[in-house]
Amino acid sequence: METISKKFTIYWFRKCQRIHDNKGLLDSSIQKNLLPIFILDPWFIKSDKTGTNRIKFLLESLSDLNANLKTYNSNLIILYGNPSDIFEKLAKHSENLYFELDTEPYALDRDRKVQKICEKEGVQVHRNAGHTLLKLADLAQAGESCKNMGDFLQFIKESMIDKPLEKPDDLPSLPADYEKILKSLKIEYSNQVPSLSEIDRNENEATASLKGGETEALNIMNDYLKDKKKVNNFSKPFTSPNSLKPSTTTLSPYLKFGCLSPRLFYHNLKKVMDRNATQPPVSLVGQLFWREFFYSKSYTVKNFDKMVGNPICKQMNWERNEEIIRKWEMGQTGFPAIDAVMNQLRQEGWMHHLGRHLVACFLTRGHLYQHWEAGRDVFDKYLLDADYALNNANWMWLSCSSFFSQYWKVYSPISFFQKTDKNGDFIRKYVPQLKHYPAEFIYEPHKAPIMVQKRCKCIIGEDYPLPIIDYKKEGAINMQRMKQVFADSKDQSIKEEKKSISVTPKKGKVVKEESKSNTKTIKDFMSDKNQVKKAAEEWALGEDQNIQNDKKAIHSNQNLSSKSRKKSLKQ
DNA sequence: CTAAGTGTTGAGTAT
DNA sequence: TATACTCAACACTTA
Repeated sequence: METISKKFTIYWFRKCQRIHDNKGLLDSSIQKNLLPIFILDPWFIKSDKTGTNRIKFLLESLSDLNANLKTYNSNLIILYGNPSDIFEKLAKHSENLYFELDTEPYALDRDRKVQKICEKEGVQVHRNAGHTLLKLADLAQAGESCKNMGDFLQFIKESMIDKPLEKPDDLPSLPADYEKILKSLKIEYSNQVPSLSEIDRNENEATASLKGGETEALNIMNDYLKDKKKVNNFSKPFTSPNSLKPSTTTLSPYLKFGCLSPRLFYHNLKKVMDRNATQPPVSLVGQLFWREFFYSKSYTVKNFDKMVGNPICKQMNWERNEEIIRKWEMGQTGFPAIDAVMNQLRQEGWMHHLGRHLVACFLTRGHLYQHWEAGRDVFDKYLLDADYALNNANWMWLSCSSFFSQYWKVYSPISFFQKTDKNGDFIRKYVPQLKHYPAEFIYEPHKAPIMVQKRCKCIIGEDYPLPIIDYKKEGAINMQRMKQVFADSKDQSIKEEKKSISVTPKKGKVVKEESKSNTKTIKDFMSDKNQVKKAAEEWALGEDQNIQNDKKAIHSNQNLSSKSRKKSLKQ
């Protein structure tokens, strides 16, 4: 019987790298023998798909978490290995497992395996959702019923967004014999967060300025909220993509790792904003709603990260020219604005949203006509805030594959940045070879007379590349290609409609209605509550049963918790 | 049924 | 320096 009392309660940190608004941590804090862990999964840390800057951000975030846990006389334990392998060993010595749900396909699969292993050993698995504003059932319904942001804004209601939870008052200290047990199980562990070099990363590649961690996240947020005017007037399209100091909050990496709770940010924004504040989708709350909308789509759309087999993605004949893609990645296109943004990406792991637009449009439909998946992979490698839902959604948006279809609106690699940075200071910073160029030539340095190039100590074609394409020519060609793609897919959909009618000519009308009901609008959903329920059930049937059970459990779980919170508020 | 309006963030030119 | 118009014209909703 003595062994039973020694069993662990595990809180498994993954994306929810914070003390505040963390339901699982709060719940686990009343258990005995609490072991807070983070697993350094080779899938993430050893993958050449993950850049060093993001690893650096993660380690900083974990160090901050560890420091916070130490103020409770607890400690973060780092485990090394594949989560399934670890839980195969650890489950026998555990009583409870707490973690926050993650809707990414990799995570859903990983967690399903871990849960199976744990349940076999009689471990109680407690899952909570705190990575999005909405509860998972609402998120799923939004994903099913909302085609665009307009739909989503009608769908989301303030009452759906729970208030953030306080951090725990106390945490139990570590189980006395945890080291002995981990050793006997042959689980590689450390009670310190490793350095980059300890996990075989080159420290010289860690060049990003943003520092990970909950403390940093709260500081940045609180600083930003102090300027009420700035918060109230925030309008995304009018923020500058190429100011030397970021014109937006830079909170995205903190939301990605869960250093900051989106619900805390949301409710804090609400406190600061007044009646005259800008509104979604352009306001700061709007930015959280974009995140939410894309999460809802990524949760419900199959093959969201691919063109083929993705029902919302336009099928196009993209090219994959490795040489062109690598030049774009490494800032070697000969277009200073493009190269500056790509250099900023590799150096800082962060770019302004519109900088991302510029280079993504250029790579895909605008000029180079390369596959959006190739660009997505490059962003996924270098971005601190790389996020399955947002990255894929935005690449589909910019390439006119989904959500957006006005393909004739193309960003100019020359003039778009000139509007907000005539002198080219941003270029001078991120393409330093060009720093002596006069403003007149800085966006098109190959046009500078050779005398000017010599004087500026940067010969184009030697010290900085010539433009890899004639952008006006290629832009015109691509415009025609896009026109053709859209015309073809229009033909296709008309053909399909005719086909479906001709199969059942007498029931043409019925067929039409049926096809309409397949693409339910938000209004249909809102107008009839039973229909909402029915649709949710229909959706549930088509889903993997395991995931579905997750969602149901979470929904009822959260309902309960919000009720009990209200109760405790009354008392 | 048609026309007009809307969609987070276009460019180039004229006034 | 700011605003309006034109370019060429998708997908979808509303009047």
